[in-house]
Amino acid sequence: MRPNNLTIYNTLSRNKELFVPIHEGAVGMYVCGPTVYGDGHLGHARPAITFDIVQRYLKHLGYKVRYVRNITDVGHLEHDADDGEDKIAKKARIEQLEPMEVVQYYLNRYHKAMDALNVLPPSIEPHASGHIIEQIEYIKKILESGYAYESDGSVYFDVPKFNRDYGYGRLSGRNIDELLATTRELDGQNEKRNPADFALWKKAAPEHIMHWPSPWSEGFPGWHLECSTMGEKYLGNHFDIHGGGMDLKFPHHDCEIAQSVAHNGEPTVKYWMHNNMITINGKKMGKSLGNFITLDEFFTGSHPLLTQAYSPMTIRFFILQAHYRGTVDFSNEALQGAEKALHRMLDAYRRLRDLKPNTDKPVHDIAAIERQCYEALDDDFNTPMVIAALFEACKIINQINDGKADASQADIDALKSLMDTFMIEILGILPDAATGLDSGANASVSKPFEDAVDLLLEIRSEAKRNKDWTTSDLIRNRLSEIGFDVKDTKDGWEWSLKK
RNA sequence: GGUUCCUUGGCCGAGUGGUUAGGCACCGGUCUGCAAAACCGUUUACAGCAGUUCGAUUCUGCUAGGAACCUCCA
Repeated sequence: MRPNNLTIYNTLSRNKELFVPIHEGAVGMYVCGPTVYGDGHLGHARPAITFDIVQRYLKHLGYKVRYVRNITDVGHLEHDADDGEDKIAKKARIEQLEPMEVVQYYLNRYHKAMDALNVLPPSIEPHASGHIIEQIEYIKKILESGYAYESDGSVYFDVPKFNRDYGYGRLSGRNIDELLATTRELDGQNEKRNPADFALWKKAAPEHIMHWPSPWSEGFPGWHLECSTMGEKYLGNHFDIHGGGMDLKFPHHDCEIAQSVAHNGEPTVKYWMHNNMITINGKKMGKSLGNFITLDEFFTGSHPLLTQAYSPMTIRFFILQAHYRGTVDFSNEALQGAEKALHRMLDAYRRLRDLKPNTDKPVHDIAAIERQCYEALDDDFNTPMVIAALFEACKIINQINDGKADASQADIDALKSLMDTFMIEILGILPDAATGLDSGANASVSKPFEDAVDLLLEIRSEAKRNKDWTTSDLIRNRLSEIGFDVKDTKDGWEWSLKK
């Protein structure tokens, strides 16, 4: 195991903190997953990839990681927590499907997109609807501790009381004292004592199609509750990392903190991590604004705003080229830049395979590049700096390949190890996947076909030796039409499938 | 209105109180039958104003512009 120098920016303290796991050698991480009522868009790829890097790096460092990412399939209301409609139920009603049919359909598609992006699956992917009993028990305990109250079959969290005792809104830096003081006039038939109170359990309206029995009513759990409940169930009442998008800080994560403190008497999470948003024309890409582009649309290029298709690896590379806490603005220009950059790196990686040493003594300081990579990752997962460092390695690879730099076997081995570790294992950039547009699956060519292409190019070389440019160009042009990129090298050729 | 944050060269995007980020694009060169790739080199920066400092893109304040959250959102 490497010496631990990893620092993580903790939203709670607004500082980078040295990462010290609660249990030596093991890390518990919970990340808010998608509400599965529509296709995943570019914004959904951000947290998935961000915490994929976290998971991969922690594992690389030698930690045993339990990564829980939930599926929200109930309780997520639209517009307003009081009278909104459940998102899943609404979709089910519109499409005349069982709610769980909607969930399964979009979940399958989500998983497929994640596979294409080479996002490793979490250790556990719990569904909110599969943990109703646990959520009911959780509510009972909060009621016992006095931080919740029942009102006409629903149960609400008592925010003013909690705020007095523990402080509410610390994560988002919100001072709700004023809010609580200035908004109390709205009485009438509102079930809530205070507008800031949030639902733990909601009594289902008669037309509501998703509901479960509980001590209070036939109903369903509140959105914030599932994460507290499932996080605690699978990771214990103290765990290391809780992640999610910045837009979830308030109210979702502040509510989670309130719930777990009311439930256990102390906070559950040690490090809160939040990824920033992806913007489009400077505005957040999101469902409510309707300005999103789905991942499938990126992969196929089927969206009016896209001038071409972008492979899943291009999307992954694009996201990793920015730090996770900064916004990333989508544009075709930026994506095309990322695509070119990715291919530059993958071309170098491919050349690495056939590099030959010409000296016995090491000439390149690859260890220095490796150090840069570790320092970058240790500095709150600075993937853009890792990529920059890897491009230094690519430059060396190309120089050796061109015969413009010497290299020993030790140099070449170090380069291989560097690229395998950081590009493939930690950044999750797959060399083969970038060539195929259809999916992230292995798009390489089988050996007999490879040999056949090589044979053609051997004939072309012969033609070139005879200065038979007609034949030479014919072969190259035809191969190009079929879908191969052919490049001449110093003493041979290299080819690849066209993007 | 409240809370938090951002503004880097043609584009994307790191980072730092004084030293080259990186990628894309552009230009010049090398290589090459041609093409592509690769390599070498050059050019374009830190929103504006004021302050702290020997020195600020980096710290402080103000101004302008923009964003996120405060309702569901990754």
